[in-house]
Amino acid sequence: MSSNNFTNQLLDWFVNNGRKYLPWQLKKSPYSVWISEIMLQQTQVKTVIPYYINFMKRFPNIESIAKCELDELLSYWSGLGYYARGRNIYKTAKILDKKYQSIFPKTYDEIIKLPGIGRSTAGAILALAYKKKYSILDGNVKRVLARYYRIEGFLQKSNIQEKLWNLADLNTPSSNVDQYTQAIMDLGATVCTRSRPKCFICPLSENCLARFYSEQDKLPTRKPRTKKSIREVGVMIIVDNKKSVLLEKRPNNGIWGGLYSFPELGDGQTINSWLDDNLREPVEKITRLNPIKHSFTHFNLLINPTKIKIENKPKKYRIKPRYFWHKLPIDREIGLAAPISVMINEL
DNA sequence: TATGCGTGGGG
DNA sequence: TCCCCAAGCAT
Repeated sequence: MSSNNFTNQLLDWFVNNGRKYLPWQLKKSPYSVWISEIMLQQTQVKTVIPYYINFMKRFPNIESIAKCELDELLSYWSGLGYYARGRNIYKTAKILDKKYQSIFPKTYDEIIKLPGIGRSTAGAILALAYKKKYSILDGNVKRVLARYYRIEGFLQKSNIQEKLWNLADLNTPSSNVDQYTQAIMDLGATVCTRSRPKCFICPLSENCLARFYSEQDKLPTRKPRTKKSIREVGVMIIVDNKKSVLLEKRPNNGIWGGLYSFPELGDGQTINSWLDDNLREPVEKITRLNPIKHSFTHFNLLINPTKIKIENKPKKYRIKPRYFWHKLPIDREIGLAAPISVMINEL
């Protein structure tokens, strides 16, 4: 038998139940697989679809990214989150343009070196775009394997990871690897879901150990999370009489890296001291706005905005280089974090 | 190797 | 309202 039961049952199931008409499956190329795989990291299909369509309209190929400004690329990523992915796409496009004549490389060793591409994404590109026998191990696959083989222990532990990679390799076939790869992701996304899995329609249920022991809800084992901390930050929404707003470009590392936000008050800094240090313009009106709650994976953020109206904005050389004036409304020019985008639209 | 990095939706 | 987390990677 060239491939096992698990693999054949999944391939059979895929014929009638797999997803074959997602936007990135229609005109499949290494480029479309690359972009979609990056967008899909830690992000659900439903969320990605509109971003993918808009992105591909503006950036149909590697060259179009290599020629654009990072700010514009990040504007197409605004709201999608994990912005390092967008910055890494930009870096990778530059590398591909320079070293590979804008042709996506075909070997694992070359692909794995590209920024933002790890083992699983490299495997997905090789399997889906080139039909080469490489495995993936994303959240869906981990869940399916952990249940089928009843793997206990936290997924993030290295010995569990190794075990799962070995099982992934074991089941990945050399023929129809593209269909198999899509099939196991589809099964995880639509049948072997985190809560209330649909075991009654699952093609693998017969030999699934989690089902046998009724442990679907316990597997994969979740790590207890520590309570989220709350951070608080004061921001200033400074607008002049011609509807320009002052924005701060955030450094590339850290939260919202490379995006634009409102100027923040430092620790212990007051609005007046900030204005003295940075603006030195007469202020027309100061209004305290309602605080905004924003929740991240690791902490909750409380944004305390203050709106400051001024008559005329100072000349560019008089403000620090990280500050920029932007005409309102802002439409697809720069990257904005989700809550900042909401606040700007309300101005 | 443990943690930082977003956001929106489900329960 | 709150907690969980969804097609991971980089450091």
